[in-house]
Amino acid sequence: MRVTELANTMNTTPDTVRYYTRIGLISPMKNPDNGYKTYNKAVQQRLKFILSARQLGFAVDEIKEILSEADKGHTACPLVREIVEHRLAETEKQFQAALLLREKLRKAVSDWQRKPDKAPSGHMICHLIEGDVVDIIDTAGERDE
Amino acid sequence: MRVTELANTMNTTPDTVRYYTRIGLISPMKNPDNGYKTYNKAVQQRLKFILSARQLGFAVDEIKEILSEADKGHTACPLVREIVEHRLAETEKQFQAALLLREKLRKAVSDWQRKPDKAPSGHMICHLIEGDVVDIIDTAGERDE
DNA sequence: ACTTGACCTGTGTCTAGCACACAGGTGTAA
DNA sequence: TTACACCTGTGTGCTAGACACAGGTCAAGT
Repeated sequence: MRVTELANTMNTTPDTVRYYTRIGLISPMKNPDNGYKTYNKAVQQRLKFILSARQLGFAVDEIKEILSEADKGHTACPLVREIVEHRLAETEKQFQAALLLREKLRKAVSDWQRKPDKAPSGHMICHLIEGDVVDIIDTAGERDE
Repeated sequence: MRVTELANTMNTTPDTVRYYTRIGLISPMKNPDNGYKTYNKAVQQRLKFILSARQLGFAVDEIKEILSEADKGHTACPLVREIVEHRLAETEKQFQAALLLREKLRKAVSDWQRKPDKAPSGHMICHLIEGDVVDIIDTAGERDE
């Protein structure tokens, strides 16, 4: 099995497979005839794991750690549990950040609705932003630091 | 005013100021004595705009466009309105993605609560993920493509 | 055997938005 | 003058692949 075939089978891209190969997450053999990389069943299983973990938002480095642990014969489950908790916390942060930003943007849109456009005036580039973006930013829930 | 002082005044980091300088968003003069970059009031105003726009989630490239427009003497407001609408749509996507991922992770945590850890078994790296992550991923709302 | 042409390959480079490392310069006090 | 803290610009690193590209492969056609 070569990159493209593997990628199609696993519903990903050849570039992704090549990338994981490049950083050593999966290790195909080399066909001595043409130098092409050959992926076997075991590698396919490994790739499946990697893709599933990515779906859960795991970082590639985290996956690398998990695989390294498993390769030593240790159970990787505690590590996986730890990471998933951490991911959940991170995702919660992103979620809140997106929520806050959405508020800011909505407020900007509605505040600017009735304001005219102006040419840049030497000390102002766009009065929409410089006029009261501070208000928008400060009013929209704020959670800096 | 030199980088660090400007950065402190504007509540950002010297590295950020240097970065914006490097990519040409702001253009300080060069002190011929020591080669240090010198930032004046106009640059400071410009940086303020940039930072405000970044707060609203504008990409640096978008900001570059806006500034380029303003530098030509044109009003940048229509462009700003357009970008803010686009940003809002993007943020909405991220918001939904974070929401979905949060669901997946929560489901994983609760499903795994009563499952034991296992050693890797040759064809399985971590049964928590390979066991039924597909279920988790497929059940959690799904919105691919 | 040869050629065409479609497809496939590995490698190198690019992306965003800074953060960090580093060698050397500056400036103030002693 | 020396010491030393702090500051400077430049170069590189980071994620997770996407994209470009020169060249290789392989089946069909001649």
